[in-house]
Amino acid sequence: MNTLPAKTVERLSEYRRTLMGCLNAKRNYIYSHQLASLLHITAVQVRRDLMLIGYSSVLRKGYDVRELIDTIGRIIDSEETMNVAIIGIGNLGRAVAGYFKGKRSKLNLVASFDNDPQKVNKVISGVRCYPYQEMEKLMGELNIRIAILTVPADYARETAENTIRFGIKGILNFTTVPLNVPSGIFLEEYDMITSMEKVAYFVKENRF
Amino acid sequence: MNTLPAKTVERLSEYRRTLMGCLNAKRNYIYSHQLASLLHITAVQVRRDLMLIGYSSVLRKGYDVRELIDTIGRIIDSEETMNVAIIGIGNLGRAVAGYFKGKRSKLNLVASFDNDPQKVNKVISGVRCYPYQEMEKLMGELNIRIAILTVPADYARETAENTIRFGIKGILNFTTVPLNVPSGIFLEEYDMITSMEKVAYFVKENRF
DNA sequence: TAAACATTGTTATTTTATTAACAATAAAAA
DNA sequence: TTTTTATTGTTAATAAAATAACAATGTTTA
Ligand SMILES: NC(=O)c1ccc[n+]([C@@H]2O[C@H](COP(=O)([O-])OP(=O)(O)OC[C@H]3O[C@@H](n4cnc5c(N)ncnc54)[C@H](O)[C@@H]3O)[C@@H](O)[C@H]2O)c1
Ligand SMILES: NC(=O)c1ccc[n+]([C@@H]2O[C@H](COP(=O)([O-])OP(=O)(O)OC[C@H]3O[C@@H](n4cnc5c(N)ncnc54)[C@H](O)[C@@H]3O)[C@@H](O)[C@H]2O)c1
Repeated sequence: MNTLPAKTVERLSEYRRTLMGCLNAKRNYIYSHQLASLLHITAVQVRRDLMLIGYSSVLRKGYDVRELIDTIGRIIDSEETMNVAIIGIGNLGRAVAGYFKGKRSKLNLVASFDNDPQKVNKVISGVRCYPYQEMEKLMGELNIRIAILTVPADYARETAENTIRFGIKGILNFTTVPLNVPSGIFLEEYDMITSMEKVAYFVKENRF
Repeated sequence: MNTLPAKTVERLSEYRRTLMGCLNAKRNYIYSHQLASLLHITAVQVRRDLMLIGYSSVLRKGYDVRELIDTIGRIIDSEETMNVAIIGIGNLGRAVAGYFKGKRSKLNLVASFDNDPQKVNKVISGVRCYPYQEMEKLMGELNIRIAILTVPADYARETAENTIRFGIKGILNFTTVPLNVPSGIFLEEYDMITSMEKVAYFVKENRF
């Protein structure tokens, strides 16, 4: 299949998250407009996204929740589990680790790396923290493909470059520093302040 | 002026962040292509955004960094400071507070609210934590307009509804739960897992 | 059974966002 | 001084995303 639009991928992730909630609540079928309204989007959007991944409902009964979860998984998850590491297990790193650990079967948070002697070789937020110096060795051994970057801003560039040198293929960058990555490496950046300023702007304008 | 496109607002925030970095590095002028390359976007994008806010450069010398920072501020910041509170000062709340506190002059983190007796009436990550029960009173007294929601998922709906009842106009929701807000309230949601799954998908596809 | 209905998958249309094109302009070079 | 050059602001073109429209199809109900 062709690569899906980034927005569709994001929504598929959200659909799955929501659908898992439905399963928990013992709901086994769901109509497009119901799923849509849980996520505050339109039913057309849902149907169009599902069309793109070729999923068909049981007519007039809605989508089979469990089946749809599986289908989305087959599309957006990798075949074998993809291993993830957190670089810099400080305040944000710990929050992220705690939230993330064990949430997805195909996305496995296997390590954190830090240079604080107080932290290394301890289990923090459910994840073993390794010395930063061992990153090269362990990235290979543990087959880590994705890095979550939560080091202080001053070290962002340097640590990112290292993760790439050691074989990482994707980076989720939470530091303030915009990174430069070579082609072939997928980079996603998120800065909370941008979100806050966006909220503040639209609150001020009160027109949206 | 007309409301700016959301994407432009996001980029203006990023421009400003980057420009402040330039100022720190004693750089006083910057060309559109230089700013663009710091953020990995195109120069046209930069120029178009600045056109929308009506900012003009000193020709052939580039944009005056300080002046541009001020102009962006006049557009995206509110006149008087806008007060912000964090609801639920746990792992994520603390990380956010520490990062955010004092970063923007017009966006002021003035309180956190929590129902853990161990936390209330202490200063945590630079912010005073108040008992959740006093939210109603204090939201008015402190004139809080924006809430950052970092409570456990199970309490997301309830606490969000309360903040709205008590006068909040914008919510930045970090919980897994998609919220339903009445019109007139601006809602921004962010879930790390969606970002992670997006990274994983494009790493898997290796085509982007 | 036949008519009305609810829901879907998909194509067509509209809207939004990005990129390209280019004339205008002043600085630098000839 | 004149020409070349670099850079801008803006309009025009393209691309991406969202929405609308609608035929198809079984379900319900009259
Ligand atoms: N994007 C966001 O929304 C957001 C929110 C909060 C914080 N942040 C950013 O995330 C980063 C981390 O914030 P924090 O509050 O967790 O900071 P922190 O100081 O609590 O944590 C940083 C961690 O990195 C470790 N570290 C320092 N240098 C290192 C190195 N060279 N190699 C490996 N580990 C190293 C430290 O020992 C510490 O454990 C900062 O850049 C901050 O600006 C971003
Ligand atoms: N969006 C993301 O990227 C992301 C990342 C990590 C965590 N999270 C989410 O953020 C939330 C907080 O995560 P965390 O790791 O900080 O959890 P946490 O348990 O460390 O913190 C939650 C805090 O909320 C307080 N609280 C509980 N009930 C409350 C109530 N009714 N009113 C006020 N305060 C209350 C608790 O006392 C605690 O201090 C969770 O919903 C988690 O899923 C989101």
